[in-house]
Amino acid sequence: MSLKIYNTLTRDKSEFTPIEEGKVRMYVCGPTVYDHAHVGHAMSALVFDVVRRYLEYSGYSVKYVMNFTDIDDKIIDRAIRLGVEPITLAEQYIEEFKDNLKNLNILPATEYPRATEEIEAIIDMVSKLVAKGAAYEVDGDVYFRVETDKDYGKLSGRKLEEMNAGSRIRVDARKENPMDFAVWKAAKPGEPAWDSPWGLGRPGWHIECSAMNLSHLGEQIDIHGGGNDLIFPHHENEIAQTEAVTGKPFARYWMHNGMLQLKGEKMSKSLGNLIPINEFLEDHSGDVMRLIVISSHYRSPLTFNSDVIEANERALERLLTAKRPAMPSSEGASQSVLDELEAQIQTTRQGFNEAMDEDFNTAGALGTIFDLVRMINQARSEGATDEELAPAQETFNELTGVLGLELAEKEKGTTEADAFIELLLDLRQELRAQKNYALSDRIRDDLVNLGVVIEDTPQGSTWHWE
RNA sequence: GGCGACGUAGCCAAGUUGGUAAGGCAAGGGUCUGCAAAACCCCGAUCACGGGUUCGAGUCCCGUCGUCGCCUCCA
Repeated sequence: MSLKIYNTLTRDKSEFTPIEEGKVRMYVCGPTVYDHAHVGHAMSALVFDVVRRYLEYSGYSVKYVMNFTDIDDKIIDRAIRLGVEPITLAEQYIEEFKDNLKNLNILPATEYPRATEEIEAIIDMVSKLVAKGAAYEVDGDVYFRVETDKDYGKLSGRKLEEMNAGSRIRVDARKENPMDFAVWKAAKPGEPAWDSPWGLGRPGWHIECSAMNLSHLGEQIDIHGGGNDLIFPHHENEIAQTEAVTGKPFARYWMHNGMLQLKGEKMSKSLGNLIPINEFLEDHSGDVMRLIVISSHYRSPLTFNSDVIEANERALERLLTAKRPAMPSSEGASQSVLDELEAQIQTTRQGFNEAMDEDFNTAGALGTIFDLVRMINQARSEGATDEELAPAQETFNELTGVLGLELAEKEKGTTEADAFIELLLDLRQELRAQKNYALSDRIRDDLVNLGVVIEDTPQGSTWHWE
């Protein structure tokens, strides 16, 4: 078995082999922090969190870098409007985003570099580009000279000539070629600026990622990820810059997630259809968001609407049932049931790995986990004991863990309320025996309102937190 | 206009190198229950449309229609 990854650069799925055996260097483009992050950002972060988790599960040691663009036009504009320092504004959204990641159970990156903390590396890189003739300075701006890159357009599948024709770009007469892009921008009065060989200025957007990759991961990396809206021009330009400086192929695998779709359209600022992560998490758990994401393939557009949210809310409940203990006074399931359970464990493990190895087919992997859930529940209803359920439940916990699902049920035995709940259950049992259903139902209903769900079985009643 | 992706049951969605369609949600029937809830069992598609290649195609090729993304900041 071996992992295969779809590579945007080669447009095919191929076996994953890292540069250095057992190690993976991975870089994912983080957000530009000028506003609250929305669920589209969450999707991307979740997709690559699962990639990272599966790589680690497969035995790789992963160095995972996610950047923050904390200086750009939009941040400056907004800061001016709010009357605060751009850096302060950026800082605030960075903290909020990290908080979002935590609430989504996304593993922290190994490093979170920021553009403003990499100025030296950026200037160094721009200098090298200029020295090599791959970039040129005009009035304090520095532009990348796309015509020096014979391969320019290889990631997005465009050709320079085609881009020039029909171009909707405002042509800046100072540029040698309309497609030349800024790697360094001269500062306008009042803007944050750093001293450089070309005067006061700040980095262009694309160069930061190139520089951070270079300084944090090296000249060549294994996986570069991001949303597919970044393919052009951002990633195309990253490749051009980095390869112009190093003379070596940059990233081995370019991975791009599809866009989250809201009412058939991409969620984006310009459409004004944003749902901030904060807002989503007010009403739903992080697991629900994650389940929505892993229910379909990461490269496909993600259908996101209230029906989907509701369906996944229910699917999550179903997953949780697998963790429930045996029925009261279970005496053990038949050998044939136990054999089937054992067989399902193996089938699920194999199916899970095969699906994930096939370019992170999380939906397929999830399907086989649901098969295990059904078998666990079946065994339980056939009288399996906790000991008999344990191996299957451990497998369940392990695999859902690889997908990053928390499935945190409020544990019994952890609150002081437990004893009182048991007491009420005993009381209710007596009332039922006396056929005093009015009162016994009232206990049940009132407990439900407190978040305690009662389940009656032929062998007695059990309860769990909602 | 250029580049790319997609169109599978009511909804979401998987489908490796082509051999007769995972899973989830919803709906319906049943078991259990005093009732309920949960769980368990049963139940649904020939894969946008039209051609072609093949012994055989959702899965490859061509065309049509439709949806979406990128080409400008964007996960």
